[in-house]
Amino acid sequence: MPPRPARKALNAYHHGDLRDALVQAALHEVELGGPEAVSISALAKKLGVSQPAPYKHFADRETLLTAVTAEAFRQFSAMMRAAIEKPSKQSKLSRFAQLTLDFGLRRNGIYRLMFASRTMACAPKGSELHSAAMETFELLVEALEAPAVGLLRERSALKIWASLHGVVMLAEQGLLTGQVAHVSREELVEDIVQETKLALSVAIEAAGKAGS
Amino acid sequence: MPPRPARKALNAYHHGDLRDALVQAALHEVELGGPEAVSISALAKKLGVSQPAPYKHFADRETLLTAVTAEAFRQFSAMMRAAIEKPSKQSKLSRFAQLTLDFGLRRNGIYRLMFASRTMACAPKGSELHSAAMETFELLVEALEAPAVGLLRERSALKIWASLHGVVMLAEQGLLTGQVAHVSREELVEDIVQETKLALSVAIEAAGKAGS
DNA sequence: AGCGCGAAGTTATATCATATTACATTCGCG
DNA sequence: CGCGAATGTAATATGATATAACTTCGCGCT
Repeated sequence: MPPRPARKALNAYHHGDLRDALVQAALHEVELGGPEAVSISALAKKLGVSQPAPYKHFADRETLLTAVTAEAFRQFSAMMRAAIEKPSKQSKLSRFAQLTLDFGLRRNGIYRLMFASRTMACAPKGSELHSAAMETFELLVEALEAPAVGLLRERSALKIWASLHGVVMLAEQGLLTGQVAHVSREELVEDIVQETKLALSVAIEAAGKAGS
Repeated sequence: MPPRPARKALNAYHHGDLRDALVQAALHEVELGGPEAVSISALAKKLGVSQPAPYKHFADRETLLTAVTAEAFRQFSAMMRAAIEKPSKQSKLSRFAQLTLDFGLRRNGIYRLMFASRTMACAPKGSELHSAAMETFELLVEALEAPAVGLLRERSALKIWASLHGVVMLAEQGLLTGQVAHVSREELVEDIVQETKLALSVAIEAAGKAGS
């Protein structure tokens, strides 16, 4: 999908690039209040167009959210890719995990749109959206820096992904608190990362022995 | 909160026990379509009362959902407690985890209401709802059957909880699939359980050595 | 026994969001 | 330059939440 030519505002009647403006404004709303916070009519009012104008660009609310989600994935992937490639003292995996945690908490509305929304849940398996999500998963697999190939590595990546996701979602729900003492989310994530790394190396060794 | 006396239907004018009927009907809707699927007016129609009647019992939609969530937690806790106490070949933890996974997928609407809804997110820390959630967490801690006390055990429980939650949520989003091959959710959960158990016993040993 | 208050309904209505239809304006291409 | 497609607008239908004002009925109190 090549980016549209971003026409300038032409006059009072035509907005100029309402479609893009809608996506950006919606993204902003999602950031503040999550996917539910997006209201077509509110966006129209904010952008100074009539209430039904957005429907010229998006068939319905859900279609708009789909576009917003795609944009969110672009931003997220770019950020993650940059973070992975930049050299650092930490392992790539640790950085990936911590950055995801940070993103998931700081920009929780966006995070939920990407990983816990009806929009994503309804995206069929070959869709642009689903592929975008799978690409970010591949980034995680890459960040694992594991010599193992195929199933073993993917399995570990899935475990980390699920755990990470769980930490973000539970934390946002205020449910990531025990009774005894405070456990920091960052520590928890780091713990999970290390545990999984260890388990993977053990599994690789075992597979090596069995294979030889 | 003692159970209401469950008055019988009295006549055509008064419903009899609209409050309870609303909670049950709403629970049913949540089961089918998640928290968003609950509509006050739809419930009223289904129960044969006027649209504003429910507002005599619940200030607003959110208050109704709160009551529904509380009921859901009661059912869930009872189920879990029974599952833990019943003797079995598997470890208590495994059973807890697998049963949670099963519940989370089969009755995903209810699961989301309990662990991933605005209703829960807004429940303040000392509220009935938050306490109910913490009680189920305590069941998990109990299921760990760990000799360790306090922080160490709780930490492990949190890790498992988060991971489990992540698996359920991702699976429901259709995002728990790698590219290489199919990894069953049950295996993934069992893996996480075993990993965390192992990590805990290692940590306990380390703590023991350091302490002596 | 019956009176009267409060709980639990009702109808009517305000507000707001999605979405569609029919109509108006303007861009840009031939 | 003129016509069609794209992009607006106004008007309206539908359906949800929520409130206000009124009605009905159970039940406790004298």
